[in-house]
Amino acid sequence: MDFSFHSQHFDRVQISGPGDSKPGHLSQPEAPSQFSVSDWARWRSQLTPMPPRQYEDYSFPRVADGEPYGLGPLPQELLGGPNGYIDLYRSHVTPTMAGTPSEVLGPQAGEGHSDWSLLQSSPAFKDQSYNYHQLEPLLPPPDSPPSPLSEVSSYHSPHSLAASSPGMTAQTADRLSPRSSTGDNNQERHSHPPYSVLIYQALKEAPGNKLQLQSIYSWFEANTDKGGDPNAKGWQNSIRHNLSMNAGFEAVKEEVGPGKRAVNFWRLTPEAIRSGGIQSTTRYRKLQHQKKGMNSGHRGATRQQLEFKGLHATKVIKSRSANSPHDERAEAYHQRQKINTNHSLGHEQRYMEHPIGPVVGCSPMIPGNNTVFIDTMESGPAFDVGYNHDWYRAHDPLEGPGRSSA
DNA sequence: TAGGCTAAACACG
DNA sequence: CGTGTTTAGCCTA
Repeated sequence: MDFSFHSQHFDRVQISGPGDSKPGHLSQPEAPSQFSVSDWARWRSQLTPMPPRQYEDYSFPRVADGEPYGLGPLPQELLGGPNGYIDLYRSHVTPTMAGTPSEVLGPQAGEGHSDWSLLQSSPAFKDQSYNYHQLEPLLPPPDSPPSPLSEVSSYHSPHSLAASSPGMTAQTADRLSPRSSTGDNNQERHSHPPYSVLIYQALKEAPGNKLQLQSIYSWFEANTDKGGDPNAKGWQNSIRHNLSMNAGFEAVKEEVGPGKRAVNFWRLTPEAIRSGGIQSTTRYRKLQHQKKGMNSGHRGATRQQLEFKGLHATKVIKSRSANSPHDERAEAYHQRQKINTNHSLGHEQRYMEHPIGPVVGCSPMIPGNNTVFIDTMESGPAFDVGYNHDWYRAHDPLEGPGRSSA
């Protein structure tokens, strides 16, 4: 399996690699103390292209000057030692990051978002029991958290934070609230960060930068105005949608115990971590456009396609987990980041799926074909973390043919 | 037009 | 049923 091949321990190399920037670099341009919608937009637009390579010797390019949510690179401490995520477990990094400088995880210091520290102590990390059963002590209350929900009430909602935190403006608070299906005045509507960012934040705060879906839900319930109405499931659907479609997130399968069955986690891709941000989730549309042109152009096909939509998806997963370690999702992600690189490509049949075609300027994301459940347990962390690394270094994303086929 | 959100169909375990 | 994938429609900036 190329797995092994790809598993050059990404974490080792990159995450904790020597060249990595140190936490101390967080001195980037300060973000505006207040985030305005436009800032957000700017931030977003700046997320893009940044060749991974540069990240290495470049002190982290801040996602944007106005990086509001502290989406900056994670501190080395959090990433762990050579073993990356694994070490993380051992280092008992709790979600609350006991003692973790908020500047690191949260918004950069000085940005006035000190409130994030509060957010970080989300009770949503029930996975902990899973992943970190080995570490313990400092671990957050293992599933114990009496349902995050219960605490939510007393939890600091973005708004309450705003109220109690000088640094956080109401607007900022709103941003943390993905528009509640209900009350969405204009303000709220456009000021909250997109789901992808919230998810990013949730994962970023989580030990190992990974969480189970349920925990992500919990995080949202605790840190956003979601979950208010138990009946509303739309936001969960949205979360899943974002997880699946955004290249900054990847699914990993982890065996929590000898005989136990693997648990799926969603975590930030190394790239997302390094780049300190996530890309737009909607990028996949671009592909669609392209697809339209290059493909059989029938976009409207619904039912028929659906049929194979599912099949395809599953298939991909399987094949992926089987032979295509690293997803194209990541691939696409990289594309975004390094849009102009030469695609050396050369290997891979696995990538033969993306249409990507012209990565024209934008990020032709490959819709789908992303998720690979990496088995962190078996192949070892190095594995999953690693292949991505090699992968994107080895070849450039662009190449992929894309799943246009269909 | 791009990005974001939501709904929904579908597959799989 | 929960989860993950994908498509599509609508909305906002």
